[in-house]
Amino acid sequence: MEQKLFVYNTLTRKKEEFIPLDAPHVGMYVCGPTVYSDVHLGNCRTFISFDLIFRYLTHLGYKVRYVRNITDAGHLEGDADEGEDKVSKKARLSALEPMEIVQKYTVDFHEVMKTFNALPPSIEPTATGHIIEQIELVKAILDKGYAYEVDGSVYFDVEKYNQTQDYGILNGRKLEDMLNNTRTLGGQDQKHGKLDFALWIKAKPEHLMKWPSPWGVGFPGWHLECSAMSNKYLGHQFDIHGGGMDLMPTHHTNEIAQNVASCGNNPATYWLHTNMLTTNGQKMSKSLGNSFLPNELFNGTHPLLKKGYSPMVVRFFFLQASYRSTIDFSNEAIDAAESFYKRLSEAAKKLASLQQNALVAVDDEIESAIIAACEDCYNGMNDNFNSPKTLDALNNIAKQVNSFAGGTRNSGAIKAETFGRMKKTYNDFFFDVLGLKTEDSEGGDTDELMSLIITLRNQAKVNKDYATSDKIREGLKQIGFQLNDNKQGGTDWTKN
RNA sequence: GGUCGGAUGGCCGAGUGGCUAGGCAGAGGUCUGCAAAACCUCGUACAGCGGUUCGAAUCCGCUUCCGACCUCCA
Repeated sequence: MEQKLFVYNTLTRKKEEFIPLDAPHVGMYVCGPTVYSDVHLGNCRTFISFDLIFRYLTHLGYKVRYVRNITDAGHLEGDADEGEDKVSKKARLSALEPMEIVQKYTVDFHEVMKTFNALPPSIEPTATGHIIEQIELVKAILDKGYAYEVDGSVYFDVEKYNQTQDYGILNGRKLEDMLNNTRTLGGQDQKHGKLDFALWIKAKPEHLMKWPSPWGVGFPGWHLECSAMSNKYLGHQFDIHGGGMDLMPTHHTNEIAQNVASCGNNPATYWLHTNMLTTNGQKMSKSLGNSFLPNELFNGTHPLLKKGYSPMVVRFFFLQASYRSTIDFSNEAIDAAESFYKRLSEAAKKLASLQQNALVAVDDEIESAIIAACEDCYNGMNDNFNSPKTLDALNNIAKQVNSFAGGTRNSGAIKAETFGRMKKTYNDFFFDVLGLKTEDSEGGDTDELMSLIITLRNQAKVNKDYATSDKIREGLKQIGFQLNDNKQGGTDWTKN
């Protein structure tokens, strides 16, 4: 690859050059959602961040196998390993089959991701579809002596594991600190150690989702599925493992322990963690009741919102911060993102129809500004997927595009090659890498209707009947259509 | 309480031991019948207190405030 990409690796707490194990192939595993209720905006942010990463790696020419699981079983509600499966709890409450819940929220999740223009992963395996693989993994861990069975449940022996391995390799904590600071939870009686976690859990008779196993009827522990499915689809070693930052200390820590215990190595070279979306400085989460559903945001129906925002504006809002920073949600912040998004989006449209003027002597200043901006698009993303930097570079290109389109600068004063490069870079980054779309055509008859109205208004203008022309413009503005007269005597319109 | 991470101009948000990102909002100008958009110009910020340094917002220490994790969470 000609571009040198650097990524922040949680494992080493440093930015490192990205070197795949088997270029041009890249294996990337991302922990997906638990499909027991609607995905909220914070969940979406994580998947949009990894969509950006997937898109950029692909743009660089890597052949990425992107695996993102669907957790449809085994994910506990409430206290450690004692509670009820999240999916079956919801199913009982709604008097539905567990797979009905799973189906409903999986379909919903896919729809939401599509609205955000997030590409589907290469493989999207489910936990329930990989019970056999999970049982095999438990067997392997038992065989190696890092787990023990108690009355139909199997637990991972963390303290034994830590004798020869570093259990806190990812979260940077020492075992004794973790032991001393873990809160005392109920249901610990079966476990040998406070930090031990369940690999397989014996199902109570009323439990809905359960499978036979060598240890009796039960269901898998939550951390198990990711180890089993990443092994299956990406092998024992692959390049990137990602997820939300809140998964790092426990879920990913246990995942590494399972992999090391069963096959001897940490599964991924680079561990990437996305930061949280916050509201009023607090993590957006279902339990705190401060979460937004995507539709509430699009429609503006959430009480904290003044108005609705389109999915592309929301995506853009996320892109304005780097994936490792928290983003605090506020009306002001997203309004600013909306204006900036429109600016870059309008520039993309102008660029599509922009033709270069007849060549004249090259203006070195414009020429080098454009080349630098094109390089900066890459420099931003190469620096740990720093999308704000790339947006800055894109804005510098947009400035040139607007000057060319508005006639304040002569597009003939750059080399034809540079003009082409500018166009390609802008399109590559705006559409393919950042995954943005322009919100243009309304579809249907709107284009024709607008064209007719604009013709009538321009007749009024020619007749100097400004009362009429302004009335038309004002009226359209009221219903969300902004008319802009351009220098060539024509009129453009945008929908707000 | 323990561990970790933050604090940047009115708002959002990059970055970094010396060369003052960018966007939004605001001010002025060009253009326009008037607007809008666009273009040009302006605003000189890095929590506080010490220290290291020729030089720190950037490194070190302390203080204050905020958050995350330690329990299911993207």
